[in-house]
Amino acid sequence: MNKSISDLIEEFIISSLDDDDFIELSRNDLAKFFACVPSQINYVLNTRFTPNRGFVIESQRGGSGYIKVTRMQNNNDNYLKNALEICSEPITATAGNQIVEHLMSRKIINEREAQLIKRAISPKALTSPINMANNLRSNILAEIIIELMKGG
Amino acid sequence: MNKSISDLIEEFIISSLDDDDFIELSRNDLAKFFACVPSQINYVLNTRFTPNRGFVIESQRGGSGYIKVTRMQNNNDNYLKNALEICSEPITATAGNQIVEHLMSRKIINEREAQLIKRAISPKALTSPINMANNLRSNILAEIIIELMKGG
DNA sequence: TATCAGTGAAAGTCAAAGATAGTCAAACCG
DNA sequence: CGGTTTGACTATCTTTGACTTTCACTGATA
Repeated sequence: MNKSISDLIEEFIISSLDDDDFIELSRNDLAKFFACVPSQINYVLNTRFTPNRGFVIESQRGGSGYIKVTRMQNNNDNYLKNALEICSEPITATAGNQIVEHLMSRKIINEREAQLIKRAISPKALTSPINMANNLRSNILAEIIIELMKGG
Repeated sequence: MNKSISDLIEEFIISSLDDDDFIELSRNDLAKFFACVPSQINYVLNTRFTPNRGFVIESQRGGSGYIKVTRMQNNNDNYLKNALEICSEPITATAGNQIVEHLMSRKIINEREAQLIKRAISPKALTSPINMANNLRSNILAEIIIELMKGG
C-alpha cells in the first residue's frame, strides 16, 4: 500500500503513544520532520485523532505552545460511546438528566458530580435568546457555585 | 513540556508562597534572576496572579519600592460568594478557568470536578451563534463525556 | 526647623515584535 | 468524487523595550 504523509504522521503519533497515555508535540517541529506544512498536522489530528476513535486533543498557542494528544482510557465503555452518540443531536433537559442518571447508576460519576452536571445543563443555566458564550458561561458557573454552596 | 520563562517565574512565586501567605519581591532583582526584562514580571503577575485565582498584588514605586503578592485568606463560604458575585457578569473562558482553579486550590472541588467544569464552560462547548438551549446542552454534555472517557 | 525642588531608583503601561497553533478554502491526485 | 496537500490569513500567548509615574532621599532656603 502506498502510504500518504498523513498516514505516516498518524503512525508516528500512535507509536509515540505506546509508552505513555499522552504526548506533547510541537506542531512546527513535527511538520518540519515530515517536510509538510504545519496545517497538515491539524488535518491528521482532525481526521484521525477524534474522540470517536478514542483520542483527545488539547493545545496552547504562543511561545512554548504545544499540542497534547491523549488516548482515552474509557472509550470502550459502550454506555459512554452511546451517550456521546446521542449527544451529537440536540437534547432536551429531561433527556439530558436521564443520561446523567444513567452515568451515575453505572458508577461512572458519583452523585455530587451528577448534581454539578445537571446544574450545568439546566434550563436556567442555558437561557439564551440571542446572546453569547460569555453570558452562558457565567450562568453555568453561577449554577455550579450555587450547588457547591448547598454543600453537595 | 517546554516551559516558558513566564511559567518558571510563576512557579518560583508560587513556591515562595508555600510558607507564608505573602511575599515581597523586588521586580528588578527577580527580572535579573530570570534574565528577562522587568516588565515581564508584570506580565506574569497580571496573567497568573489575578484576584480570580485568589491573589492580591500591592506595590510601591520609587526608592525602596517592592511588589507584594498575597494569597487571599478567607473561608470557603466567602470564596464561593465572591465567585458567585463575579459570575453576575459575563465571563471570558480564561477568567472562568481561573475561578475553577481557585476553587480547586481551595479544595472546594477536586481535580476531576475541575476538569469537568472546565469542559462545561469551554469555548468549544459553548459555540452559539444564535442557537438554543438544546444544542448548547448537548455540546456541554458531549464535552463532559469526553472528559470522562479520558479516565480522569 | 520646616519646607521645597531636584535627583535617582524603583515600579507601571502599552504597543510592537516574536512564536506558536487554528481555520478554511483552493488545488491536487488517485 | 473523496481524501490529501498547500498556503494565506487569523488567533493567541510571550517577550521586549521605550516611555511614564511614583517615591524616598538630600540639600538648599526661608
